[in-house]
Order: sequence, then C-alpha cells, then structure tokens
Amino acid sequence: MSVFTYTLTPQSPYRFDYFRERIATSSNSYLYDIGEHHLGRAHVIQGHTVLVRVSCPEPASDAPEIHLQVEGAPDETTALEAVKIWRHMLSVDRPLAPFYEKMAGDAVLSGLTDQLAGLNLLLEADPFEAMILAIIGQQVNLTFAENLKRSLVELCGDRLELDGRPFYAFPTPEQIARLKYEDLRPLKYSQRKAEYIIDFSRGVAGGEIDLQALEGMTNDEAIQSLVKLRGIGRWTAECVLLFGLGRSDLLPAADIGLRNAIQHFYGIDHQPTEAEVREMASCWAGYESYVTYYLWTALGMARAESKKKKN
DNA sequence: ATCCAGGCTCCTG
DNA sequence: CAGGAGCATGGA
Repeated sequence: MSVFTYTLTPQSPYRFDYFRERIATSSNSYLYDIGEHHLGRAHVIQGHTVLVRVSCPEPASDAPEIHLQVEGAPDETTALEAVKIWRHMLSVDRPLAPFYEKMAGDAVLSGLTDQLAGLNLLLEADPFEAMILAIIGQQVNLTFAENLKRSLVELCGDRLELDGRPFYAFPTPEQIARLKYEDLRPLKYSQRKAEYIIDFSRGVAGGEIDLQALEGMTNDEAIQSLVKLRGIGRWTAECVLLFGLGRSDLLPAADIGLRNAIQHFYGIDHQPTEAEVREMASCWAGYESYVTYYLWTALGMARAESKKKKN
C-alpha cells in the first residue's frame, strides 16, 4: 500500500505551533502522536484505518508549509478524504486577516489578536466525534473527561501500533452503537451519560439522525434540531457547531469559560450575564467563534502563567 | 469536608 | 412551569 504525500500552504498569518500546544494540553491529547515538529492521528475513512502524519519544519513561522503523509489508504480518493479532514481540523482554508481587521477597533481584542497572531481554530475531525466528545465533557472536570474519553476510545476504537505504542482511531458511530450501556459503567460513566452517547450513536448508525443535513442549516436551525435529542442541550449543540462544523459565527453566550474570560480581560467587577455577553458580541458579527476561541485561549494562558509563578 | 467543574434530565411542589 | 436534586469523579 502506497504512501500519499501532500503540501498545504495556509494564508499568512498562520502558526502551526499553537495547534501542537493546544493538542498537547487538551483532554484529547491521547488521540494524537505528538512530536516536536509533527502530529499524527488515525482515522477510519470509508472502512479503512488510515494513519495521517502532519509535519511542519517551521512551526513558529507565520507562513509555514505543512506536509501531510497518508498511510493505509487503498486509493487516492481515500487519501484525499484524509487531507480534507485535516484541512478542516487545522482551519487551513480560513484566513485570519479579515478577523484581525474587524477587531482592530477594540482595545482588548486587538491586544489579544496581536498576542496570539496566527492562532487558528483547532476543530474535531467531524460532527459525530465533536458530539460524543461534547456530551462526555458535560459538567465534569477536564481530568475526568479525559479519562472517560480515552477509555471509550480504547474500548471500541480501531487500534494500531505506532513506534511500538498503541494508537487508536476515534470510534465510528457503528462501533459505539454496538455497545451496551453496562459496558460503559465500569469506565465510570454515569448511567445517563452512557445512554446519551450510545443512543446518539445508534441514531446516527441507523440513519435516523442525519449529521450531514446540519451543513445546510443556519446556526439556530441546527441547534433547534440537535436539542430535541436526549442528552443534548444548548451548550452541547453549540460545541458541535463550533468544533464539529467549524461555524465561525457561533456565540456560546452562556458558556462559563467565555464569561470568565470576558470578566478577566475587560476588567468587569462581576461575571457578565448571558444577555450582557450578547450585547458585547454585537460588534463581533461573523467572528463570534474566533473571539470566543481567542478569549478562551488567552485566559488559559494567563492561568497557566500565574500557576507557574506560584511554583 | 464541601463545592464546583467547559450540563442535562427528570421529579417535585 | 420554575426550582432543585441527582449524576460520577477529581481537584481546589
């Protein structure tokens, strides 16, 4: 089986090292092979387990070249599907310049876009993966969420060896659909969470839930259709639109992290309400997801910095 | 120990 | 119909 190689050249400014950093510190790092200048991941594409290795010789450059190496694809069509997934995950086709221009008038946000120049959205591979990860992430702390996610992936995801270490592709809807609720209890899933995840997967595998159809919907339409499903509330639906579909104009106005970040960076004396967040966001039109992502990232970095000082 | 985590459902009054 | 308990665990 041959190896397919491709080169991607995103528009400047664009930095690769932010992706590596985010993946390494996220609760999804177990899905990746993380090197100094490369990232690797397995995907199931049209029934084939494909390994993608992404390398970047100059990760801190603001106009890097990204090399993709696809192994295990039986033909070029499958390999190109893997490339499409990674273009999506790394936001290769979303230039940052228009966002930066739009934020130029806001002292706080232009400070963040300067500080984080080249940071683009890291997305999930597809809406299904985004949904499962979001449901698991409901309510619980990130450490516990990572334990739950990893154990699910190790339970039913395709396994392969890479440099002598086990590696897993994210499970397909069919793989999760085959599980029984009791299979997840020993992994410390609550009964409810086990039902939400498996029932959703069965819906997708059985064709009753059409994730493809979300593409043609507005944000509000998509959210309205998703929250009808058991276990999926507004927050979870918004996660899917942002991290799964990559909508750039999504505002998770009730999100606790966003509200904390606004309070911190705008120096407000209280945590803003959802209504206050919506009011502020009227100036962010078209880039709500980006503003949110930059605020989350900057707050995370500020927290990490103050923690470091303490030690 | 107690409370909250990148929520949501379901039961109670 | 609003309000609140319960979920499972980890960290502060």
